[in-house]
Amino acid sequence: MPELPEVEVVRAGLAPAVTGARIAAVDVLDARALTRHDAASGDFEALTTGVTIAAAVRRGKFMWLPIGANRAIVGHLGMSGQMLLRSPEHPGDDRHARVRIHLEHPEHGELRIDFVDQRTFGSLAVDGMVPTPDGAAAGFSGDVTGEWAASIPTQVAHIARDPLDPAFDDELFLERMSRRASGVKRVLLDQGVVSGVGNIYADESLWAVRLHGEQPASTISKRRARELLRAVRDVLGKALDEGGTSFDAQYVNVNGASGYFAHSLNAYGREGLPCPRCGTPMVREAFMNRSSHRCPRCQRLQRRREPGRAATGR
DNA sequence: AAGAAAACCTGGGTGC
DNA sequence: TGCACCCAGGTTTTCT
Repeated sequence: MPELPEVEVVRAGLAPAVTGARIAAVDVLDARALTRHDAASGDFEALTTGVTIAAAVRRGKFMWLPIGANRAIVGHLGMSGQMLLRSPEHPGDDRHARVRIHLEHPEHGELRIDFVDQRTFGSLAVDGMVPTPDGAAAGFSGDVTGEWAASIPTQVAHIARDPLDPAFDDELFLERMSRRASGVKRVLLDQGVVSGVGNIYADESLWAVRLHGEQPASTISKRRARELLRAVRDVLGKALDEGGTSFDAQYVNVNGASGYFAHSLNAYGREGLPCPRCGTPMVREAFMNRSSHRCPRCQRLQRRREPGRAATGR
């Protein structure tokens, strides 16, 4: 279940191998991996073969490799996608290998990236790029930069910046929170408000600040919303430091090693286990076709409206 | 127009 | 052993 930290681990692992590399050949083994690719713009293999990759960039859970003037290969791991960096000789007999990208790197020689994806929610696509509205870098690309930096693939343009992005607008986030009547967890999962947060880290962040996921976002005071944002950053940053979360080896980083943050989860997947804060057994509740985990004691629905906030919000 | 629900997809696990 | 069913969940699309 790759969320921001897991995707960043993949991006960082890929970066040295792809930066400056030329795509020698591309094998599309399963066209379902290209569902986000607009065939009208041309054939995926034809558009990518022969180009040179400038960098590996990420915003939230989206990743892209700038190629040429205003183009990029956009990738999303979905739920089970992996980008496996391999030598050209690797058998590559994975059951779920979808796309193979053969690279020629000026220093590292021949390499291969296998896009492997069991559940096929992930995808690759060639997409055009447009300038970012604020002119700031579109995403995180390590210490690599270039003229492509302030451009964003069109299919990622509607995605909000992620909370670890230096150009993330805290006030805009708080403003949007205050206007949404939906439960705060829904808002956290809305990639148009803040990107990179998925089901696991949403539960972790809410636990950290003792908020019930169904608490209407508009009823949360600005102060608490700030605390929540801080918690989100903390949870994502910590996971990043520890290399990402992995439970069933769905997520494997570019070197094939599983993430290992699962042991430090406080809420997610802990149904029936004691809350690390108060000892009350944690509960699991149905939510948007998935599950929410919370402490029934620490994270209660606050019925009273916060003082100083008008009934219409704002 | 916000917000909810459906659809996409496969493998592992469970109950009978 | 086999089979039906449920579950995991990010994003887009569709419907209200």
